[in-house]
Amino acid sequence: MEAREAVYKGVCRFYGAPANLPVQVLNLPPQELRLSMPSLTRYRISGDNAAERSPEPLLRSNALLATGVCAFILKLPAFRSRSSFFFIYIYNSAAVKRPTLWSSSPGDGEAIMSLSSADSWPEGSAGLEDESFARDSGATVCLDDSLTSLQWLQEFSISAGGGQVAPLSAQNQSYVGGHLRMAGPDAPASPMAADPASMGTPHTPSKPTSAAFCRGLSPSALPGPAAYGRCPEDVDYKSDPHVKPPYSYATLICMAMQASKKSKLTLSCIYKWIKENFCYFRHADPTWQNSIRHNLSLNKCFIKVPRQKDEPGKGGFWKIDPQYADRLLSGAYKKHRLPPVQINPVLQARVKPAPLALSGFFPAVGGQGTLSVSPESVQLLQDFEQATGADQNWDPSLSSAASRAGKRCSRKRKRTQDRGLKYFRRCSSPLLSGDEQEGLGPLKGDFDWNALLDPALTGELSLDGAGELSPIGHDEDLMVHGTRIGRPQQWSPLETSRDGEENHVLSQTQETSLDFDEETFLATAFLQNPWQEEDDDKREQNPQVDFLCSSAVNIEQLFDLSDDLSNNISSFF
DNA sequence: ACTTGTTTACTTCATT
DNA sequence: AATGAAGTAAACAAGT
Repeated sequence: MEAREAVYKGVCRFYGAPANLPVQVLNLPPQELRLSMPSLTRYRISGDNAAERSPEPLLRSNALLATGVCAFILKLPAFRSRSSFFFIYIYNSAAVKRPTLWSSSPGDGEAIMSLSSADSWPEGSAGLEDESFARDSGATVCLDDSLTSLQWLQEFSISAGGGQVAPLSAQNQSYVGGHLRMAGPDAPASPMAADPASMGTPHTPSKPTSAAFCRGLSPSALPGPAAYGRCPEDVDYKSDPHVKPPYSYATLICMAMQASKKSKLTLSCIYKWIKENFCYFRHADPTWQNSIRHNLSLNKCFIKVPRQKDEPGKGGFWKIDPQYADRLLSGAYKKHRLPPVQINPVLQARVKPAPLALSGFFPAVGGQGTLSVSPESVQLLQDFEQATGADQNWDPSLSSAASRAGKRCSRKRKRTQDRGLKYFRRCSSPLLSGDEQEGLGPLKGDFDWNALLDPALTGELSLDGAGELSPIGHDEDLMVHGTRIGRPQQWSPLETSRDGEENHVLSQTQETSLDFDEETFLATAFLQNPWQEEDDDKREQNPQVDFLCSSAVNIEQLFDLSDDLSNNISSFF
């Protein structure tokens, strides 16, 4: 089955639309996509989460979207009380990715989206100046604005010449000076292949010694986007075993969780992700794992999710507590210190300071071989770092001061007390079941971090405070290469036969509670290709998770997940 | 035996 | 100097 059909069916299923609606598909060849819309206010570039979305449209007129990326447009016809609407999917030859653009406003009835080849667009036209977009004609990609967009953007590798789109595994990415580098055709296919320590240059980093790498700037003096990641000497953390990444353990954990796309991660998966993405930890003394565990236990931002009794495997799962995401977003925490960077003393002299530790994670705009990340994304992770550290001593009995003062207290006794406190805290998480969270207020309406922290767990979806759903789509016409494509006869119909059971995900009234962005995200979440989390033996026990990591979209599996999403949403309401 | 999780103690460094 | 954040080390318990 063609991927586009799978996408369409998945979308139909999600929206409760009959799958036999005459779908209209327009295939777009590999090309640069440039969007030109009279009204841009209703268009957004979607991140994988609401928090990544700017209140202002990130898309500028004539913005250059990508180079050599295939795309197709699906038009979902009107059904029931819905207007028709469009989805635009960007994809490569192997897998369909989530939509990156959509139209969502009735006020944009006149909106016309035109997609045209790069040849017809002069260099430096409007949009290129926008930090959300950058053109890159080499083997690397500068795309998009959102942190989480990296999850799907990293799947693309654009060749320099012919606009070929080659699948790029997540392993072809690496943090370069903290930048996510999109590897070119010659890049090693595996992180181990890029690992000097595994290529005959054995090196075991010394026990980390503190060395300032990114110090000297006040956190409040955050540079603008253009200043991020301007490390003169890029450090590829994925392949460089010498330099300890300039991220706190909490940040590393967060990154692993965020990258995984899973609602929760096991400890071993966190280890795995860190080792795969930061060479330093592949060779470092394993005591860092102790620190990870220490951080998970101590840091209030992380919640332990016990394994089900019938669930095989060792240990529980970990997730980020949205309560703290909420707090951090409200600006309750202030960061006092930048995470230090550990560096092998031998190489210390070679590595020059970066402006900020965080700047490593948020690359420079338009830099060669880096991805562009918006200031909003920068702020998000900064906020996270603030929150993960600033509140460790929430409970006075757990504060370091109290700890120091109480050194002579009985260890056993303290442990018992603290466990009780921790248990109470975790039970009061809004993530937990109704019984467990009794007495807790609802999440705030504008709490978008849920989507970021837990994109697959729809039960944690935020709702628009206003409860307003932007009517999606409408019947605006699309213009491609100057040709109006909105009329049915210009679309190639897809056979869509399967819709045996009613599977309405949301009733109409329920739908109105969901922001369209959330809705679209949910409808397309299954299209993503998240980082592989489960161990091999675990996958054998749960084969349905495999498709998430494979490049091919299996329609049956897709529907299964769609069902899961539906159930989650239904239970949420 | 090993992994996972919790806790305490301590050190280092930055900020106030 | 005091304080706090972050990291390191280690003891210990529980589970697989």
